[in-house]
Amino acid sequence: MKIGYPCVNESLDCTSTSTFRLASYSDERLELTVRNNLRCLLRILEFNVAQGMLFFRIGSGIVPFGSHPVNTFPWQTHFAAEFREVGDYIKAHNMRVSFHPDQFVVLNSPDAGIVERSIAELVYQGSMLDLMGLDSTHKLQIHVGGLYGDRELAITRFIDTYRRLPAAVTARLVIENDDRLFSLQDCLRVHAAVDIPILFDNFHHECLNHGEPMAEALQLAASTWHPERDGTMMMDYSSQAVGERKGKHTSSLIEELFREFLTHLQGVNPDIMLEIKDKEISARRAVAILHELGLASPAPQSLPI
DNA sequence: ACTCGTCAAGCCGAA
DNA sequence: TTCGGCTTGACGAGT
Repeated sequence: MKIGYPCVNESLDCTSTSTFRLASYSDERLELTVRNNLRCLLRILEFNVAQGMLFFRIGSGIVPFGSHPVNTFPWQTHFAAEFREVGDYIKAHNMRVSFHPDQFVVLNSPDAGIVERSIAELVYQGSMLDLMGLDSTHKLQIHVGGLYGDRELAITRFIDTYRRLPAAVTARLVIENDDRLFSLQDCLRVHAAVDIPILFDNFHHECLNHGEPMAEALQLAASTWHPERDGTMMMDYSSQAVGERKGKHTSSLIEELFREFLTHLQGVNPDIMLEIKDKEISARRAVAILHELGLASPAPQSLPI
């Protein structure tokens, strides 16, 4: 099992998702920003390896306006060596990475323009994994999308659109159960139609479910991943922030709840993304717990600092 | 130098 | 009808 956290490292003095306003776009500025973002990404990965955190969600903003028509800079070829360097580092240290395209990627929208832009964004993010030389075990994670007042139609539209996606996207695309609209059961129906893996979110499942116990839900989600093609199951982990709005992530890892969650794995072997506000601080604590329980993968080269 | 409204993109649902 | 929230800040105009 690998532990990770999303997008932002709060310990380092750099960011891998630096961007700028569309109005101030220039090729020069794009070139500079991408260069700095990739350099920082490598630093974050090095930090993570030193702490035993081998899973990381790369922010969508590595290449600002990566799928926007304003950006005609040939960043794929211009930064081929830098992307390759990052990918080589990931492979050399047995790391796993993912992307989570933001809420504007809606494959089941009835608006053809939204679908078109969504696909372009998925192609952009998938192409970064290609440039890194990473295989289809590194994933692009999205939600099913909107309801539009008709769940059946919404699911059907997702399936129809999925079947039209380029192979470079479908090889890596996974769907995540969400906390309000599309449950694990809904995702399983999409999976049954097109064989897409389900990225399980324990907290969302607590917010929206059909009574499946956690252990059963984990088994169901795990069964949608083909080890050869997809690698081991990915999941997002969080818990409710005490005293806050329902669905709000906790600000730091609550160890008792995390340990309790681990008892439901029962043979399931997920890589776990901690969606917790304090990022690498909690991730480090989770790594220590896995080491203590003998669940960390691979065996630590050195104990966490 | 610092603040703070706003930033490419969508959707739901509470207020 | 507006607005907060969502995986996540930080750009940059105005002072």
